[in-house]
Amino acid sequence: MASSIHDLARHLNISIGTVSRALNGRADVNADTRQRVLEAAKQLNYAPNQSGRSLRQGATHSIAFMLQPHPGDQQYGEPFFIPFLTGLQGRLAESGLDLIVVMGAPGDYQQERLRRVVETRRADAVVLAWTRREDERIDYLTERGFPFATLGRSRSGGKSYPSLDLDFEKAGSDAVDRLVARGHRRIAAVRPALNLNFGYLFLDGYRKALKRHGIEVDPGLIADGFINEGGGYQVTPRVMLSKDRPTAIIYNNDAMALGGCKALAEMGIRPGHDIAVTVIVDTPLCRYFSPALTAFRPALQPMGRRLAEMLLASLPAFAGPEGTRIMREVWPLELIARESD
Amino acid sequence: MASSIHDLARHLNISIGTVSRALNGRADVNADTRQRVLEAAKQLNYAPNQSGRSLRQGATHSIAFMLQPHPGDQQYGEPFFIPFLTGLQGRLAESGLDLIVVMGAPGDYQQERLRRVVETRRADAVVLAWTRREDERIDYLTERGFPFATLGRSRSGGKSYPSLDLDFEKAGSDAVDRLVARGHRRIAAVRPALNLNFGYLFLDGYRKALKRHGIEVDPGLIADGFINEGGGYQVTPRVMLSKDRPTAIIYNNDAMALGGCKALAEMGIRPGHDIAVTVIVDTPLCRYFSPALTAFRPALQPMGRRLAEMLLASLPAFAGPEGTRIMREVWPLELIARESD
DNA sequence: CGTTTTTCCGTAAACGTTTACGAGAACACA
DNA sequence: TGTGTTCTCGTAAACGTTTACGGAAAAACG
Repeated sequence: MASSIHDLARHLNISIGTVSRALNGRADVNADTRQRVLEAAKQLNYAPNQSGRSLRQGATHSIAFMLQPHPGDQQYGEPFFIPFLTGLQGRLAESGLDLIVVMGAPGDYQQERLRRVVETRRADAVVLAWTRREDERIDYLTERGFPFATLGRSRSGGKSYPSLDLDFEKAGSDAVDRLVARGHRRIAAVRPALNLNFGYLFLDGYRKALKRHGIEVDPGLIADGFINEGGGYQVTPRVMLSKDRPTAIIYNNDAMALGGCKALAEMGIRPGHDIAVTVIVDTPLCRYFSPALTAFRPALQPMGRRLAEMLLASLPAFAGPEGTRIMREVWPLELIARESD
Repeated sequence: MASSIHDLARHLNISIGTVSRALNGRADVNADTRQRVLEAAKQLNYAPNQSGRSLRQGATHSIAFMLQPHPGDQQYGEPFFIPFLTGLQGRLAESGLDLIVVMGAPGDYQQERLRRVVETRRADAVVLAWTRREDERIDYLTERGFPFATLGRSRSGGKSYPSLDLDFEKAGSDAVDRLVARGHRRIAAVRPALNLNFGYLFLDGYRKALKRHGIEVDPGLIADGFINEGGGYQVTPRVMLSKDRPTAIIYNNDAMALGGCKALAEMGIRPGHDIAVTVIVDTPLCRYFSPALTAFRPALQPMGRRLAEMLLASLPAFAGPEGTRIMREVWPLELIARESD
């Protein structure tokens, strides 16, 4: 059905080798011949079969991003990633690479799907997100020597891969600084219960800042919950019922903050009036919520671009100068002051 | 590096043909041999090279979904699609197919990327969304005989492909009915300016319902704008400054509604008090906005599952009974009454 | 025991590319 | 004219699978 390089060769009365060389811009082909080949290719709208290409070259020319909805709130999903993916894909396309997003079922852990992608060689490299503190996937990939990059840090795998993360520690610290400056001293922290790495970073920043201000860290004001609305809803009363009620809460996730605000509302506590609410990692929901939530915003699209660059630099086929191989960057979050604190 | 079927064969001292047959569950292989092969495969963690497989079989075992962020609001993206994709991927996985999401740059039209996917045979079929009234992509695919299914209807391509759509006409009509029942007679409609098909369906329903209620359709109350916040913001004053000001607005898109509400706020008009606002196609943003927006909600995840089934039925390799080949379904939208009307 | 059937497996071709190798022709140079 | 160089192209192997075909051995049957 679809035209192959043989059709093209037959049509032009030359060998498939020459056709291939002409198409791939190799030097040892006559200018006229190349011209004729290019025209014929356009005319028969020939495009090289990707499977054949990959098989021969041992490279798929595509990068996989593993995407997986959180369990729980089905309606919500991951608006967070779209701008990131846009940046990622933009940069990859410039180097002739396709981005394929591999969807997983919500909830089931990515390990199996990742193995499939890697072992069936569906992609030349993968990009991981939601890195955990100890991350099985990272161990697997490093052990297997498969190229990858991560959005987020991890303790796993040493420093052998490019990674780009947000400065959750500084955000946690800044959030506390701001609240203290506004007179708060009882400040709660709510973070996801999975051992997602950013939860730890956030809490570190939170703790250090409190200490810096001479405020004792009260374990009763720290809570972990499911990383979705339900989690925030469930866990918020726990910190609010602490014997000395907090006057501020920092949520380490937008969905948890929204669920938390629902719980607060049911307790008759109004964010922005009776309590200060700050959320780390802004999403459009924070902006539109009422009251609009003060939040820390990442530059997702540039981050996507940058991580693509870092990944490319780590791939032999695209590698730049030796020194630029492995990179790790931590990007700031920008405070967007709104109404909730 | 990665183990091939040859390694496996050598390791077991049998031929690669037998290994392949054992792995693929063919009948003509001894039970013991199969067992040994399976074990060895697990042990050497062998997985068939996807490129080799595809090349030989002429099938990639993967379905592509073309995803493309809208231009404009970078922070927003497409939370709409995630639940849909979850359903789609779930059903496809059950038939051993992978879902790959092919990202495009925001703004640039999908046609080129689609050609790439099709002509390089990266997928066995594609799923299209954001169908337009006349859709170049659909023409291309039908002409080329490439299997596909669409989320949304179109005038293009006849009835030769499976499609699943939401009943925007009924939603538009229901929205009007509800507003009329609540005493409104000056009802505006705002929809996207691109010739996205659902915009037409919505407007049809809107017009018919008005006529049914004996209300004249006022062109001054109908406006098209960019399908993002900016579009809603820009276009809302136009209908509000109509000589006989509307008392209700129906937005055909959530982002446009949010932008519209911003414009209304700047004019000192409060949704839910001074004007009724309804939006067609609910998203989480509608729920969290203040006032919470009355909206029509789709069952995205089941729709994803269903469209996968319809697509599978249209693929020769998976086809069920002859009669079930081509299907077209229109699903209802559920009214979620909130505070804005 | 001879014949037929069944079971199981090896051989080799094919899918569509890319690329190392070599060879003929044209050219340059002395 | 002889020799070396440069251009250009064809040949064929290789990538990792699947599968049609045939054949040897085993089983079934008379």
